[in-house]
Amino acid sequence: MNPMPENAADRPPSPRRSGDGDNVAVDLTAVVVAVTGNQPCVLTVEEATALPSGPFEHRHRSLQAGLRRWVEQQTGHRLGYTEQLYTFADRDRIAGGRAISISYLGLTCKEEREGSRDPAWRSWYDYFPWEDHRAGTPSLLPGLLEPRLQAWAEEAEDTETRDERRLRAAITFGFDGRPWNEELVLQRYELLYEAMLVEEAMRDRAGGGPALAPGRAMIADHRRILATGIARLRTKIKYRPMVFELMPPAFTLLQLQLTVEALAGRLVHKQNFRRLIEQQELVEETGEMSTQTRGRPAKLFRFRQAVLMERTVAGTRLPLMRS
Amino acid sequence: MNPMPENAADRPPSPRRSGDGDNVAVDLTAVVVAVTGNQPCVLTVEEATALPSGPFEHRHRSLQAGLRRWVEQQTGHRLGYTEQLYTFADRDRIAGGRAISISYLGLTCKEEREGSRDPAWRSWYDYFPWEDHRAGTPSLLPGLLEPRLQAWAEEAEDTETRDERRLRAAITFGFDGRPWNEELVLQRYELLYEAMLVEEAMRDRAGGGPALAPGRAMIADHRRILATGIARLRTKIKYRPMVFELMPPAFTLLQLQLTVEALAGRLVHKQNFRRLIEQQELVEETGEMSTQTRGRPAKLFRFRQAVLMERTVAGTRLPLMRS
DNA sequence: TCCATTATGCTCATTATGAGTATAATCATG
DNA sequence: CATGATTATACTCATAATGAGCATAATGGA
Repeated sequence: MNPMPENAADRPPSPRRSGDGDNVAVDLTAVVVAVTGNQPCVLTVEEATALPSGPFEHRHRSLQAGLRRWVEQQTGHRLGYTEQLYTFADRDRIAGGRAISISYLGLTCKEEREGSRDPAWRSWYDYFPWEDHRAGTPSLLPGLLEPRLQAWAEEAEDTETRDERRLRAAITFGFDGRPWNEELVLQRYELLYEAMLVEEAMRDRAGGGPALAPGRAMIADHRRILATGIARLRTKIKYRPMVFELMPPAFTLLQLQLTVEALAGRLVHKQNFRRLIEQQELVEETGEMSTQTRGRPAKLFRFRQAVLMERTVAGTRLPLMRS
Repeated sequence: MNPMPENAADRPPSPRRSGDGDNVAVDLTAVVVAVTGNQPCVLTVEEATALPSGPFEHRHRSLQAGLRRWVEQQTGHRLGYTEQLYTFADRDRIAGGRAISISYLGLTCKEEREGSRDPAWRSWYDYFPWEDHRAGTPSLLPGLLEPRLQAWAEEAEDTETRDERRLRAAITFGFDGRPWNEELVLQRYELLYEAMLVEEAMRDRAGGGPALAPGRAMIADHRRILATGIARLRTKIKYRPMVFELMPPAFTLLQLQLTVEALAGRLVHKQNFRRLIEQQELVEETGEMSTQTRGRPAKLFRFRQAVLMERTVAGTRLPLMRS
C-alpha cells in the first residue's frame, strides 16, 4: 500500500525553510484517560505531579510513536486511541534553546483489577476539585472561589477592568445565576492562574502567598495540559462516539451513563440518555444480561463499530439543501 | 496583570526531559482565509505553490508571534483571528535533524479593492476542485474520480482490502447514493494521496505516471495543511460564530449566506438560514440598508460581539439535568 | 407598467428535547 | 414468602428546533 505517512508529511529541503531556523527541544506529553467506576482517571508519574512525557527523538518514527514509547516506558501502559491536543511553546528556559511541547489525549479502558489500586491513576478531580458537579455545585465554589475571584476583580485599577473580570468570572464559573458550562475547563484554570489562585501561578511569578484554590498542582504546565485534555473530551463526547473508547467490550447503559457523567462532571437524565443513545443507533444488544449486584438485570450492549464508517461526522447546524 | 503566558507554559528543566532530546527544526505554516464575493480564498506565496511559512526562531516571542512575522513579511498581510490547526512531523529529510511544522488557521476580511487582483489570493477550489458542490456535484467526481478510485480498489490483492477501499471511497466521496459530507476534506485528500491520484503522492514516492486528479499541487505537505484548515473551518462554522471574522463590519444576510456557502462548498436554504441566524441572535440591525445592484434593498447587520461572552460555547448534545 | 430579482414573513409537518409517570425484574431480608 | 429497595425500561406530553415551501414586499430596468 501507499498510505500517507502518518502525521509525517514530506518536507523536502527548501532554501527558505530548512536549517536556518534555530533548533528547539520538543517534548511529547500525554493525557491518558480511563474511567473506573465513577471516577475519571488520568495516568500520572512522579508521585502524581506530572503527566507521562519525554523528548521527541530522532529514533522515533513519528510523534505518536515517540509518545507511545515514553508512556509505555514510564507507566507500563499501552496507548490505544490517541489524538493530538495542542502544541505549546515556552519562553527561553532551557539554556541555548527553547522547548515546545506537543500534547496528546489518549483513551483506554482500564480493567479494574481488584485490589491492585494502581497509584499512577488519579482522579482528575484531585487536580480540579471545582470541576465535579455531579453532587451539585461544589461548596468550594460559592464558599471559596467566588469570594476570591471577587476580591481579585476588586483589585483592578480601573472600573472597566474590574467589570471585565467580574463578567469573565461569572461566565466561566457560572456565578450570578449563570449556567454552569462544563466545557470551560481550560478557561477556568487560566482564570485562576491569572488571579494567582493556583500554585503554578505563584511558582511562575516567583510571587509569595499560599495557593488559595484547593487541588493538586503539577510540574511545569502539565496541569494546563490536563485541563486542555479534559475540555476536549467534554466537548467532543457530545458529537463523536468517543466514550466507547473508554468502555469494555460489553456494558450496560447505566455503566455508559456513569462514564459520561464522570467525564462531564454532571448528571444526565437517565431515560433521555438512553433514548439518545438508542435513537442514534450507537449500540446494539449483545443478547446477554448483566449479572450485577442489585436491581433488575440490565441488557448488555456493545458499540456498533459500523457507526464509525457510517457517520464519520455527526450532523449539521446549517440548513443545507439536499439535491 | 498576570496573564498566563500565551501558549507559553513554564517548563523548568527536569532531568528527564530537557536537553537530552534531539533538537529539531520547527516550521510555522499559515492557512490564511478570506472570502471574496463567492470565492473562498487562501493566501499563498511562491506562485501559489506554497502557504506562507518560515522557521520558528529564538527571537520570536511565541509561536503565534513568529507566524505573524512570517506571514507579514512574505505577503504583507496582517493576521487577525488565528487558531492552531495541527502539528505535523516528518521523516528525516533534513540533514542532521527533523522538521516539525506547526500549522495555524487565520481568518481575515479581505476588502475587495477593485482592479487590484492580488495574485497571492487563490480560490481554494483551485487546489480541491472536487470540493465545490455549490453548482451540484462536480462532473469530475462521477466522471473521473469515481472510476479512478474504483480502479484503485480493484488493484487490491485480496477481496477484503478491495471492499474496504470501495467502502472508504464511497463514504468519503459520497458514491453509491451516499450523502456528500463537506467536512471530510482531509480524508478525501488523503484517500487520493493513497490512491496515487495527486501529484504529491507521485513526488513523495518517486513513482511515475501523471497526476490523475485535477487541482493544483503544492510544495511539501502544504496542500494537506490546507485541507486540514478547510476541514476545520467547515466543521467549526457550524457551532461557533467564526464566519463573522470573514465579514466586513456591516453586511446583508445574503452576503453572510454567500460566505457560508463559499466555505461549505454547498448551498443553504435561504429562509431557514436567516431564521437560524436570527433565532440565535448572532446579529443585530445597523439601521442602514444596503445600496446594492438589484432587487429589494436589504437590511444591514453587524455581528453582536456580546455573543462571544454570552455563549462561549454552543450547546449540549447530552440530556443534562438542570438543578 | 411589467418583470426579473432579491428580501422577508409565515405555515406546516416532522423530529428532537426536557421532564416526568408508570411498570417490570431482581435481591436481601424480616 | 411478602416487602422494600434498587435498577431497568416503556411511554407520555408539551415545547423547541428543523426541513421545505408558499406568499408577499420592494427595487431597478426594459
